[in-house]
Amino acid sequence: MTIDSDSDGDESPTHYFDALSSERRKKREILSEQGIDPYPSRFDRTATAEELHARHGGLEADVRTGETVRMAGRLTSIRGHGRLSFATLNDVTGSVQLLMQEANLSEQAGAVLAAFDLGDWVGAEGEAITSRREELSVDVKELWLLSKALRPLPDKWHGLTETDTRYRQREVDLLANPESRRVFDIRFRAIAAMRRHMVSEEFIEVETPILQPQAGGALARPFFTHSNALDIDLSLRIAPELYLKRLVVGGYERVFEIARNFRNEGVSTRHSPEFTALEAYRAFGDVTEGMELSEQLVVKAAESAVGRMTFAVGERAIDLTPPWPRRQLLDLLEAAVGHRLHPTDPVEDVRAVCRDRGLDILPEWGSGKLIFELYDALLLPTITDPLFVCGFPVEVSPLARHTSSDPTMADRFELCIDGKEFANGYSELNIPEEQEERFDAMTVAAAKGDLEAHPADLAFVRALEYGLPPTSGIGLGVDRLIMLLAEVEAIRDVILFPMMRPEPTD
RNA sequence: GCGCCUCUAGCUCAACGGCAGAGCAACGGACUCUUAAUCCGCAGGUUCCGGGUUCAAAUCCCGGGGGGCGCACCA
Repeated sequence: MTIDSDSDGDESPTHYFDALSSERRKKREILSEQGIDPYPSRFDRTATAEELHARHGGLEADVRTGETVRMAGRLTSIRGHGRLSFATLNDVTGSVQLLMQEANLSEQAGAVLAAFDLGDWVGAEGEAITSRREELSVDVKELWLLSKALRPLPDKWHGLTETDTRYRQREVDLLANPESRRVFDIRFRAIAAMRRHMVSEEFIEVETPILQPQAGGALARPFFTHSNALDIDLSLRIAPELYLKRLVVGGYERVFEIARNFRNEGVSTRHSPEFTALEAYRAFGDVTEGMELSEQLVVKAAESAVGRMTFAVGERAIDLTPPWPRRQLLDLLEAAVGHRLHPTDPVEDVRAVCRDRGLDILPEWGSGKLIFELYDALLLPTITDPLFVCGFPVEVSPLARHTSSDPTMADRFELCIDGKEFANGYSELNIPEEQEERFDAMTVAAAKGDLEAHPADLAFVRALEYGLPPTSGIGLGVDRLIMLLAEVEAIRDVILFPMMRPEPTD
């Protein structure tokens, strides 16, 4: 019987059959014939690479520690010298060298060594020693195959570079490219740090629906799906905002969610249809607390994930050292266009400014929306270091409290870093009638064809009627923060499995 | 959605109208201190897919697909 005849993979679209894979199957078969299970059920290790280096780092050459260790990991390099072989074993904490002298190996270890391929998961037992080149190594006596890699690893020097494959087969990217591991380690540390900070500030982490009868909390086009049980169409959430505020109504004074949001919009290096936001709501605070919390979160994430405050993305240098300046949007815009604009200005006047700047505008937009567009086009791209832009038109802020002295402006900020919006926050609108009026205005816009108009959410208005305390709310773009901390330019580099077209089936 | 670029061995890349190649990985062999090990040997291809031009196409042209970048929308 040939080794490959028991494989059903020949015609599978994801299986390529070639000599490489065949050789690996053959080696697996040879071990089985020798009574060695190529897929043992478990392995008990006594040390990770990190622990071993912590215990025995910095020794001179040719030292024997007397400590026997059992280690496990993936084999990423083999350097054979006849009856002596070196190998590199990688585990989640790092790597350690295996030193395998034929004379020291058990019979089983010899058989396992003979059947090794790069990429195999192996277990090794032996004394921790240093080699003649001072490298901490395990002088192996016993070896186990823990799982066979039937497919060869990508080029050991160049790694996997094709971006398409890196995203589609992230597992291969992660095992082959240390840089990819570095980026995601930053992600996990940064998120953990932000979660710790939220908990230390006595926020409660909650989970709110992703499947919603009506997606709200942001101005965006949703994805749609269908419930067979209820026979209703549902939207995937575009923001958790409305549900989180309902929890504040319910008495949870500080809540947050690290929420996956879904927006059926363009894909670019800065936009993913599926992205992660941290949203937080704190009772009794206003927009000021939101700015403070945003600043603390970003700083904690940077400290904990990378331990510094300066970053270089492409040609741009960014300094996160707090405190960050706060500027009024209308002041910044006045400096940029030469005269003061306001949402109460005649719409023709603001349109003229937009046209002078070459902006594409829609006829149904009011002065407030046009002012926001000017900010987006003229101000945002020029901002590199963190800046809080404060005070946005109510027209583009349907869920924010209006400024006490000006009903057309909202107590809202955007945190801008590196030409992008990183966070958005405001004093929450908690007056039910006003919220209902804002929704009505949005309904009119939707009727005119605005696909991103915020739909009226009467369950939310009803919640407000039970009383939402004064509340400070923020939303922070987690993926963009990770891009900055990891100094990468593509959002898909910080998302483990970014949305992709299905693999071609040929 | 529009424009530009790209797709060749498992991986990284050459060849750019004239025999499809190298390095790594694999396979066979030598080697007890390597770490991109070294050395000798051997093997590996639907050049993304389909059509066209040509004596001859990986190469030029047309169409399709995947990916990247830029623009536009959004966070």
